[in-house]
Amino acid sequence: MATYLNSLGRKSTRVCVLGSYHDYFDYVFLPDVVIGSRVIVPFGKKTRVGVVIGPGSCADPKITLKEISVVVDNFPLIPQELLDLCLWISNYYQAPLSTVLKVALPKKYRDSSEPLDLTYPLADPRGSVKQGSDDLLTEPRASASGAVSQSAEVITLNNEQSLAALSITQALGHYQSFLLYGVTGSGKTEVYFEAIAAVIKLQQQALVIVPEIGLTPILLARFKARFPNVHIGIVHSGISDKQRHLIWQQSRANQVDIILGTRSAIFTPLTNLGIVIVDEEHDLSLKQQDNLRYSARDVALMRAHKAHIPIVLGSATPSLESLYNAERGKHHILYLHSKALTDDNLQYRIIDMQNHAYEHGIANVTLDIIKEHLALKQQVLVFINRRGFAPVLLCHDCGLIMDCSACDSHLTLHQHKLICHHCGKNIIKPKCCVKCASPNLVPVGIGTQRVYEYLSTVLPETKMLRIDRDQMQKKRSFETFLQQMTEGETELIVGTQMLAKGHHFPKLSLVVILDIDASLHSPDFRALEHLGQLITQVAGRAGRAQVPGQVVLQTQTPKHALLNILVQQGYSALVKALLVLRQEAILPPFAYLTLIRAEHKVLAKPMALLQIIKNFLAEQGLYVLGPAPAPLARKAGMQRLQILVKSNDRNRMNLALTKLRTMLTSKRLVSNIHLSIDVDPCDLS
DNA sequence: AGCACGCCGACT
DNA sequence: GTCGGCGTGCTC
Repeated sequence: MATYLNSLGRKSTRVCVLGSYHDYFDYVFLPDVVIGSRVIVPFGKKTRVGVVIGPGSCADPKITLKEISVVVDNFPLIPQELLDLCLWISNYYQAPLSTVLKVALPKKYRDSSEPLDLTYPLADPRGSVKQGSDDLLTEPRASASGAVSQSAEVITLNNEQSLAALSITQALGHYQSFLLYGVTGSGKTEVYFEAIAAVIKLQQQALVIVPEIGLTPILLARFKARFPNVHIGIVHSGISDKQRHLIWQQSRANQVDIILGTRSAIFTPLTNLGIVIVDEEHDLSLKQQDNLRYSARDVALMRAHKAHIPIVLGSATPSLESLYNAERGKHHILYLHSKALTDDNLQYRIIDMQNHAYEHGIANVTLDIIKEHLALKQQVLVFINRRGFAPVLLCHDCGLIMDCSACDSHLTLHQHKLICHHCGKNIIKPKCCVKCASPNLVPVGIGTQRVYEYLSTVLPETKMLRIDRDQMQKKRSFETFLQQMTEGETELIVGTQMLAKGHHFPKLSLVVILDIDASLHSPDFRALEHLGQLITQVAGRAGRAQVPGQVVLQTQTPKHALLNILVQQGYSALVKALLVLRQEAILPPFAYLTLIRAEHKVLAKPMALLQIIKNFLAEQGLYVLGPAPAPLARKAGMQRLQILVKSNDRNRMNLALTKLRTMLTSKRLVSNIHLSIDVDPCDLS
C-alpha cells in the first residue's frame, strides 16, 4: 500500500484532483477538513473537484501551496474503507489515484461546475437512516429485518445447497473466500439467496457482481421475487448517469440492502457490507480492458478482505486461478452437482472436417444432425465467434486480399460493406478487384451472416434468428429475441458468444460450435481454458430438454488431446491437464504477469522506450520477454510493441513497477508515446 | 486529460 | 510583418 504521508516539509492538505492523472497535489493545510470529502481547488488556470486523501507534507520549497477554494462536504463522501480500496487499486494496477476515483465516483461528482448538494443525508454509525430527505428513495422500503421472513418464493434447497449455504453463513463476520463450483442448473443462485437473507437479517448489505447486463434483467426478477420488501439497487452500463448517481447516494446513506451490478458496482459505497458475491467469476468481462485495467473479481476479494467479510466466487467453469487457489487452501471450495444434467442426457460429438464435405462452413453431417433435432420440435443453437459475412474477401484472379489501410488486419465482409473490426473503418464493397479489376471476388471463411444465409436456404421452413452485435444495434431489444426463443417461437439461432450464458431455453437440445480451431491453436496460453469454459457453458444450455442434449464441435484436428480430455472427462479434467502445462511453462497461476505496451506512429520510439523499460525491470530481478510486435502490430495507424514481464513474486513485481513509473516520470521518457501497463493481463492480444 | 507556451509555414 | 500548426511540458 502506498503511503503518501511524509514527515518532511510543510504540513499540507493532500488532495486527489479529479481529471489530473496524478495521485495527489498538496494545498495549504486546512485543519478541519474530513478525509474522503470533496473540495474545489484551483488547478492550473481552472478549478477542479478533488477528494481529500489525508494530511500531507510538501518537501519542495519551490512549490507555493495554493488554498482550497471550497469545502464541499462535511463528511467523507467516499468512506474511508472505500478510499483505502482505491489506494490499493492505484498501487496494484499502477494507475494514478485520480483515474481510480474517476471510475469509483458517479460522473456528477467530477464536475466542479455542477451545482453542489450540501444537504446530504448522513448515515449514523449504527446503519439506520436519519430521515428528512425521503425524496431520495425511489420506492418505499419496509424494515429490512422484517422483510426476510416473508419472502414470496418458497424454495427448498437440496442437501448440497443447504450445506454450501451453511458454510457461508457460518463465515459471516470474518474474511473467508469460497469457490462455489456448481455446474449449470445446479442452483447457485439459491445458495446466494440464503447467504444474502442471513446478511440482511443482520441489517447488513450484500454486494453481487455479475459479468454482463444481458444477465441482469432475468437475475433481477429472481432477486425481486425472493426479496420483495428489500431495496435492491441495480448498477450497469445501461442505466442513466442520474439513476447511477441516485443509487450511489442511497447506498452511501445506508438505504440500500442489495446491490446487483456489473464490475464497476464493486465501488458502491456500502459501509455496512456483510457479503460479496461474484457470479461467473471466470468471465472475462469482469476484467476492464480500457482506461483503468482492473479485475473486478480480484478487487472484490480485496474488498471483502479489508471489510472482514466472506466472499463467494461462483461458476460452473471456474478459472484456473481460482481452482488453483482452492487447491492450495486459499479458497474454501463448495461443490454443487446438477439435478437435471447427467452424463446420460448430454452427448458430445466431434466432426472431423478433413473427412466430411461441407458448405459455407457447415458439414453435411452437422446439417443432418440439425435436421434431426428440428424434426423432434427441439431448438438449435449455432455458434460462430465471428460476426459479418466472411472474414476475408479475396480476388480469385490476382490473389489480392482486401486489407485495412490503418491496421495489420483483413477487412471483414458484411452485407454491402467491408469493415475493419479493429478500428471501425469501413468502405462500400467493391464490385471488382482494386488491383487487377477482376470481378471474381470470393469471400473466404465464415461469419454469422453467411451461416445464417446458408441455413435459411437449406432450411426454408425453419424460424430462424441471428444474434450478434451488428444485429443488436438495429433492433435494440435483446430481450425480445430471447423471449421469442424462450417461448419456443424461434427454432434456430445463429449467433456469437453473446448468447452463451445465463439463458434458459427449455426446448434447446442441440448446440453446434463452428470454427473452434482458432482457439485450439491460438498462441494465447489462455485460449484453451476459455474454449473449455465456452464449450462447457453452452453444453449446459443443451442438456435440459426432454430429448438427450447434444453438442457438436467441428474441427480440422479431431484428435487434439486436450479437446478430447474435455469431451470425454469434463471440465475438471481439462483444468488438471492445463495446470500441469502451466506449471511446466511457469505461467499463471504459477507466475505473475504484466503486459507493457507502447504505441507510436514511428516504430523506433516505442522500441527504444520498451528497451529502456526492459533493462530497468531486468535489473530489479524480473524476467522480461520482448520487445515484440503486439498481436495487432499496427492498429489505427499506430505501431504497437509490447514486453511481457514475469515474476514468481507478486510483491517484487509490484515494487519494481512502482519504481519504474517513478523513473519514467522523473526522466520524462514517455512524452508522446502511448504507454499502457496491464497487471495480470487476461488476454495477450 | 486539458491547456499554455513555443518555434516554423502561408496569408491580409 | 502576423495567424496558427500541433510538439512538449506542467498542473500543488
